[in-house]
Amino acid sequence: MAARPNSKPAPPPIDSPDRRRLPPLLRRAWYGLNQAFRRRIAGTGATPDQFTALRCLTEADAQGITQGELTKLMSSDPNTIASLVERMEAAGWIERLPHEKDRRAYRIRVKPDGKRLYKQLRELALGLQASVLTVLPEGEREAFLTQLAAVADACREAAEQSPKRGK
Amino acid sequence: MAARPNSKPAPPPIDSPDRRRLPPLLRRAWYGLNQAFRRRIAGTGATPDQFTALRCLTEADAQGITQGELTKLMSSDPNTIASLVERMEAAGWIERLPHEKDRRAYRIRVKPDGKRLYKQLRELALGLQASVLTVLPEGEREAFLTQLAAVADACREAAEQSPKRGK
DNA sequence: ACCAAATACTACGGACACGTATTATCTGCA
DNA sequence: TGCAGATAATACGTGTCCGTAGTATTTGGT
Repeated sequence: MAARPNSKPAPPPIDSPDRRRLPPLLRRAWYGLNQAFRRRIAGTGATPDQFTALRCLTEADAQGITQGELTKLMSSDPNTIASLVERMEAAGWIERLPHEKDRRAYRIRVKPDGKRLYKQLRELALGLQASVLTVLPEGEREAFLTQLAAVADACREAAEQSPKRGK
Repeated sequence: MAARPNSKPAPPPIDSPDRRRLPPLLRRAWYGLNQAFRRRIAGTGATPDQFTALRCLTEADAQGITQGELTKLMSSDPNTIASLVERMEAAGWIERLPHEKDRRAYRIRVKPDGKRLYKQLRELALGLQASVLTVLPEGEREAFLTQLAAVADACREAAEQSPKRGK
């Protein structure tokens, strides 16, 4: 608020602290959403990522997908998925069956307990998403989500352009 | 539902519900951005969160802020900040001085090495942010960031409405 | 049929998110 | 003044992110 009232251009504050910057906003939004959801589902024993995995598995082919496919669906990493799946298998929510075509891979299936859990979590997730999105006027939501999708793709692309092993 | 074989780099199927849901989009955007930045700064020895901390510290009062204040600025958690600060202090980028009014707290200051590092990281961060934002038409960027800020606030608010200890 | 390259997963390790619990200190209020 | 409650950090544990490296298996080119 200390703007010089008369003089004209405070030099384009491309990154001045009071300007809206993408990375801090994304950080705030993602961690806030995640935390809100984690707290709401704490009673179920599941974590937000475990819900995400259940959602991906449920919406995918009922035959069961591989860990690699789940990795892509979750925008995640093979290592992360390996331990996530291990815990979920131990909890009895999913099972890993040998893949009939590729002996390196598994087919991950959601077990009945996992399906019940998913239904329960999904209600909470939908409620949270709805309550968050109401801060945008109805008419702006679609456009906002479309823009966010474009930004998300650009972020992923930027990540892939700087691979870990110098390309 | 086999993909139509004519299409090109088949944009993720428009009918896929994922294009419209907030949580997966935020996840994709945040992790993608973070990963891209982590890879670009890997040579400096710093991590994205360490850059965020340096930015917050640099833009704040030069007297040095406390860990609690940094926690709020980073939308983070006291535990996380404690270990983050510990590593950064060990790296020689910051120092913790006793607080003159509150003997429980520290004042965190950025040391010269940290300032040099920050300048270097900031260039990379600005470049990345700019390249990501160019996927939105110039005229839409401000509105998008404003909406994202509203969503971020709503997410934080939702988190605070479900505190860990049942309120 | 053969072998190099790619792929699916695992093992290990550093860093971060965050919940619970504990210690030291500060604050408000009777 | 005295003390309950709030607050700044810390200690510890689980879950996740992701980089490097290694094993088993599949694939593609010859």
